[in-house]
Amino acid sequence: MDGPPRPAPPPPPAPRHPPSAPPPVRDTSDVLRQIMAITDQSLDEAQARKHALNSHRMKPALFSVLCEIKEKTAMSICGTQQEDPPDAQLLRLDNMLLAEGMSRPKKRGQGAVAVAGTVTPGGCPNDNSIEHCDYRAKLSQIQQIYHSELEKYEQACHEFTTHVTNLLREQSRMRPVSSKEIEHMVGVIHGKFSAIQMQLKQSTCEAVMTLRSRFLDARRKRRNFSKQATEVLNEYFYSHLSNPYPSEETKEELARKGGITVSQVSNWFGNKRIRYKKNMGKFQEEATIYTGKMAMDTTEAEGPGSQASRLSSPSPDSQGPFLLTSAGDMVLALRTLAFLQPQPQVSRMQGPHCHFLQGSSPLVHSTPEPFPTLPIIGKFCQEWSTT
DNA sequence: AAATATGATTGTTG
DNA sequence: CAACAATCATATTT
Repeated sequence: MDGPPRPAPPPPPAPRHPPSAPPPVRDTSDVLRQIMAITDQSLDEAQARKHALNSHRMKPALFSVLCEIKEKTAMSICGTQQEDPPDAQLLRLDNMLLAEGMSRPKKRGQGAVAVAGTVTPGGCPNDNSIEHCDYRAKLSQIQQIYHSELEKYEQACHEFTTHVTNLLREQSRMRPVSSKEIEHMVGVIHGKFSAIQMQLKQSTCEAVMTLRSRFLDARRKRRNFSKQATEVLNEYFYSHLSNPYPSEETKEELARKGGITVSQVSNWFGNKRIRYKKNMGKFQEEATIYTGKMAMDTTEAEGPGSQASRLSSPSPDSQGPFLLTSAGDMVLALRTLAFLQPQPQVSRMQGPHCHFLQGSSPLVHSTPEPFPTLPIIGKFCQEWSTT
C-alpha cells in the first residue's frame, strides 16, 4: 500500500471552516460579497478534492463512510425543515405594487396573477392632465428602476442557483448528495434572494407612496379656472338662477365646454350657490353681465368664441320656456326673481330645492329694486317648489 | 402685506 | 349620494 514514495503529499487539510459561522447578514452588499466568497472557496475546494479524491484508492470506502455519516445526520436536516412565512408581507407588498400600477409585464409573478387591469376608474378618470402627466412620468420612472433591479436580482439568483447546483452535483460523486438536499439548498438561496427583493419592493412602495402623497397635495393646490370655464359656468348659473342645479348630464356638458371635470363643476356650483346666497349684493354686477350676455348671445348670431348658450336644459326645467318667453323677459324676470324670491311672500314653500334663496340674507332688503312683478313670483315658486 | 376671491376638502344632513 | 356649510390653502387684488 505504501509503495512509491510520493513526493507531493497532498495538503488536503485546507482550512475548510475558517470562521465558525458567518455572522447574520444585513446588508445586500454583504450578502452578495459573502455569496461570492463562498462560491470561490467552494469551487476551489471542490476542484482540489475532486482531483485528490477521485484518484484515490480509498474513494469507495470514504464514500460509504460518508454515506453512513449522512444517514445519521439526515434526520436532523429533515427535522430542521421550518418554513418561516414572510409570505404575508411579501404578498401585501406585491398587491400594493400591483395596485399602484406597477404591473410586471415580463416576469411571471411568483404567485401574483397578472391583473393587467387599468387603474380603478372610480378614483380619478381622465382628470387633470397636466399634473397627471407629471405624476405618471415619475411613476413610470420608478417602475423602470424597479423592474431593472428586480431583473438584476433574479438573474443573479438564477446564476448562483445554477452554480451551486452544479457544484453539488459534482460533489455528489465524492459524497452522497440527494436531490432533495439540492432542492433544499436552492430553496435557501431563493429565500435569501427573495429577502433582498422584498427590500427592493418595500423601498419601491415607499417611493410610490411618497410620490402619490405629493401628487395629492398638489391637487389641493388651487388654480383658477380658465376664463372660458368661468364664463360657461356663470352663464349657466345666472340663466338658471332660479334653479341652479344642473343635472348630471348638464354638468358633463359644462365640464366639457369649460375644460374641467364634472366634480369641479359640482364644486363650483356648490361654492357659487352658497356664496351667492350669502350675499347677493356682491354678485349683482356679475349677474347683470352674464344675463345680459346671455340675452345678447341668444338674440344675435353667436360670436366667434361663445357658443355656450346651447346647453341642454333639462326638461323638467319648468320655468324656463314656460315662464320666460323672450330673452328680454328672461333678463327682467331673472333679476326680479333673484331679488324678490327670498322674501317670504309666498307662505312657506317646501320642496327639494326650496332652500336656495330662502331666509337670511338681509342684504336683499337693503337693495331695493323697483320691480313690481310679484305675480310672477308666486307662479314661479309654485312651478319649481312642487317638483 | 393685508384683504379678498376662489377652488378644494371635510363633516354633516336628509 | 347630493347638497350644504364651514374651513383650508392658495391666487389675485388692493
